[in-house]
Amino acid sequence: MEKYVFTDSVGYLTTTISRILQQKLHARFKYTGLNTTPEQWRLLVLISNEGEMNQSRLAELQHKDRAAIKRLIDHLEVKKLVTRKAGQDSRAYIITLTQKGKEVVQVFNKASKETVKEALSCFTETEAKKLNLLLNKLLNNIS
Amino acid sequence: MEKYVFTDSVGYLTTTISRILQQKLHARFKYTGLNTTPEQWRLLVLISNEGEMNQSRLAELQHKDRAAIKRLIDHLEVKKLVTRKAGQDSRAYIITLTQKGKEVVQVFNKASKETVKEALSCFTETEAKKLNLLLNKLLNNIS
DNA sequence: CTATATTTGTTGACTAATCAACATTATTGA
DNA sequence: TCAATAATGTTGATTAGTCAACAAATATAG
Repeated sequence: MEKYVFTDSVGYLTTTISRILQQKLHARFKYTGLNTTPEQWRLLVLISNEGEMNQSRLAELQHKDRAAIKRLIDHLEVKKLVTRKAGQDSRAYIITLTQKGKEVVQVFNKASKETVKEALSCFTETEAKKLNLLLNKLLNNIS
Repeated sequence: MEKYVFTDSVGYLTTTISRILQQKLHARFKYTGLNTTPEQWRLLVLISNEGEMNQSRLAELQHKDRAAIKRLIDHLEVKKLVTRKAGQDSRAYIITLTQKGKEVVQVFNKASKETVKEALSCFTETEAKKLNLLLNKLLNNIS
């Protein structure tokens, strides 16, 4: 009988905001002509920032399962943005960015920053900082 | 060459937080024994709060496309949580909750509130309110 | 009134995430 | 040492979301 108030729920808010930002980002990515999705870009950034690692570790850092990462890497490999190298542990691949992969990351980083900037246009500098702080604290609490 | 700092990006933060909360919610929903997913629940809540409406309007309010809503409704209809009624406009269905649908909503609302409460356990009352305020402002700005 | 445009729901193809099961390889404990 | 356990990547099935194209019904403009 009682109403569930969406605007009181971080779950609803983050999910909806995330979806809308993904849509905006996707549109901007499409505009570049490079055929890469936001989720593929996120994976590329992670490797670019943290250095090469195996699929299992990527899954852990992205809070996804190994199957999801496997398929993303499949796509990135076809597009030659990433390669699977053999390492000491013969169960695992080491995933590394190609030159093309590095270039794509740079283009999309810029597009992403513009999207974020636009989204935050309603905030003062202080508010934006506060939001960031709170979101990071929340993420820390649940992960 | 320049690093893209994830923790500075509302896009990354909301997407990751959303994914983790979905996972927690999904686990809690599973525990109830009722076979319904978080996304299906969100649609049920929307109808429960706003009253019956057609699929196009549901899509609009959820920031999804009509195809996505169509398939969610298909699932909910099979589970008899929702029905498609005919209205004046013979292009559209009117989607209404069944009794079972209303009951399921209540159970899941409770589960969801617990998940949110747990997620916000690191915050003071003031911080939680502030976060809510900022997220609502952001959502307003982008939608 | 009627031709044109718009809305609504649908379908198929694609990307993405999850789950459960599996084979292969590494690690560990007795 | 070697049997049990764990980690790694893979696969198939399922739920979600997006896009483009479509048919049918409705609305609108001239």
